[in-house]
Amino acid sequence: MPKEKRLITAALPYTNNVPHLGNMVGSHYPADVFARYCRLAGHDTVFIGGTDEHGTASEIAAQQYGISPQELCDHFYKIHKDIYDWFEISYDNFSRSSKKIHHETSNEFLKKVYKNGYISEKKIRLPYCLSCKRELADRYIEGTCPKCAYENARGDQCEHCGTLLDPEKLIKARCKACGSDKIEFKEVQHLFLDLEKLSPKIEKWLVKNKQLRPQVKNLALAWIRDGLKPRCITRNLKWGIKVPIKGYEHFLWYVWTEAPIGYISSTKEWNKTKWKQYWLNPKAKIYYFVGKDNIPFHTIFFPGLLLAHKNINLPYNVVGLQYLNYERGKFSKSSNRGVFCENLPKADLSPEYWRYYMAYLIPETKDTEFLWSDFQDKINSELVANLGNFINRTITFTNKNFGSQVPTPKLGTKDKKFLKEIWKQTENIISLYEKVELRMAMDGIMKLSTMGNKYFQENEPWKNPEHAPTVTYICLNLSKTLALLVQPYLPTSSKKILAMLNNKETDFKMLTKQTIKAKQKINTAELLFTKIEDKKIEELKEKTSKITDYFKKEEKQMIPSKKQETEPQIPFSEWEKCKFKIGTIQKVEPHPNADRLYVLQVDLGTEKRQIVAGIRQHYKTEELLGKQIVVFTNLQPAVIRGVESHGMLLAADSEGKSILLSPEKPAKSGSRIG
RNA sequence: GGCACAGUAGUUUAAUCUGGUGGAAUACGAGUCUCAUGAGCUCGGGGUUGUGGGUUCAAAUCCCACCUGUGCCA
Repeated sequence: MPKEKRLITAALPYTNNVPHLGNMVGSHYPADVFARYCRLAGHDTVFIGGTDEHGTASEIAAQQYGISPQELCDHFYKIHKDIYDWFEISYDNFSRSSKKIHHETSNEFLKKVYKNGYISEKKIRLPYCLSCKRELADRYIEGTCPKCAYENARGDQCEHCGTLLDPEKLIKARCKACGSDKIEFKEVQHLFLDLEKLSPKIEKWLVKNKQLRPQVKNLALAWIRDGLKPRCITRNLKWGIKVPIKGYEHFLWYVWTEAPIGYISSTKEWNKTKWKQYWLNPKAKIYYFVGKDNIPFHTIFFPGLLLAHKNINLPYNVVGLQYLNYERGKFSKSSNRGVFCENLPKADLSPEYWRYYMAYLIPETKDTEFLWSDFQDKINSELVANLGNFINRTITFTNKNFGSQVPTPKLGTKDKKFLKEIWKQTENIISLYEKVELRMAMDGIMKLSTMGNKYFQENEPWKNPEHAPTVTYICLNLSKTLALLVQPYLPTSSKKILAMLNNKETDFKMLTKQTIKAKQKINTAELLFTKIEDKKIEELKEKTSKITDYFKKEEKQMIPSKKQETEPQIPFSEWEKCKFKIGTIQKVEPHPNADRLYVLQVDLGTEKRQIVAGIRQHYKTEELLGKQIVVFTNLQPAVIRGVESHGMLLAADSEGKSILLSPEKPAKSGSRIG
């Protein structure tokens, strides 16, 4: 295979969160496996990453906790970097978008795009918080939903009734950051990337690109088909990169405009001159490993920018990965559901085990499932019992029967045939690596290990002293082949195997050569992996499901009094006014205009009430009929999507599900609660 | 609300583009070996491919509708 220049990138994580296993398996880890493979296969490889730090989310979080955005990002950068190092993600450079080099690169890049005529001006109306003195993104303005009267509707969408909103239509709009209702809508002139003009070029590239998986390509083409519109690329914020274009100096680049340019800046930071060999040489191949939420940005928006710039390589492949679920649900920081990487080093289990299991969890075709029981099974009955066992039995056998000296083989027909089978399987694995089918490649490696176990078993070297030297010799060489092949996944174990074999190879060229030579000394066998007991699983679960709430800690330390302001307390006299009663559900009907709502008829003893409730996703009609519930009876009546609601039923919001409050024993309808 | 993706043995998954006997791993059952970490090897049972229609000699695969889950909507 000819040597190629390959640049590999993993999605740039945003620095307002601690990564969990889903983030690892959805970009950094597969990118790392592929990068390690490319290096071993002799390609001229660079693996690039970094943090994406600018934008409203960082700015507002920092403001709330009374620190500067820079301090906030410094804090999270370190956490991210430490985690990737612990997992042995072999980044050649892991940069930050807040660095000078990125600011310079981005401006240089975007100025060229401007010069090329792909950036236009347009006036838009935007909400502006007079108290924070900044424009508010749709997500950072809240108010009462004009459709369902939900009080905490976001500017872009009401979470309660699902309606898409225009921030100007919100009733009693307020700034999410400071809570102020001093909001003004202003007409402001902004810069727009002319995606409409770029659309045919993007489409041409998409259609021509043969590497993209169908899922990725379909999604991107659907966007093109729906028609691309100019996209606003400037923001009136403080934390980010200043726009160097005349008349717009008071603006920053929208974070999504400059963030992907971070791939280029990080490469530049890695090497001031060599970066050009990857970004400007059209023969170089650039791979992007990104989660499904990032696919449109890497297949539409970023390629659009690159096309507008004209001189820089387009993606060779965008490896779009789906999501990892946790025990049949989503990862959830607030409900302690998930494997959060922050505490993994403390949990005292080598990253090799995690890397092994992750190899099966890479969500290449669909969302995959993290299950603790599955984790334990895969480690114990595959990694330990198959691969670990083959290496161990081979080396132990050599230690005991040949005094740790590689015996001299006499290859018979069957042995030669077996060597051919190994070669065939090896080729197979390499072609899977090339296609970035990383789960299948791992599967192929395990099959090769099974072939080794089978060969050892069938030839019974412990019974046949004549054939034993040949079998041992072949198995030792197969151990080396396996060590090299598995190295992208299990770098540390691979090196351990090679050390036991007294071999220092680092190149796939030697994969199938019998480089473990007769009469050479090898070292004593050492266990590579041990089984994971139930107790250990419990311990891991406990340690990795929790996460330090940095924000909370900082909040307490820096601004102890603010909490009370954000959660206002009400006097007893107000509480006293609220009336709650036991009600019995007599009739359940779906809401005519809303998928998530029911219209309930509830018996309150002395009267019957119609109540609209947003629990259709969580309860079936038959589950509700006859059920006793708690009703807040003197809430102001409201018309919710055209249906009147007199009161509210009480439900707990638990892990994203609504759970109705119900009396512990049957109670008379209308019973007062207090 | 629109668009896109997904739903397959107990479990985790492959095959879907290009229709042609639905593979694997694990778990389970039986047998066998003893070099190896109660590991290995052999054999076996286990599937109305989310639901309902359509096209076809033939559908997991193509088309339509619905249900469920997920992502995106600048």
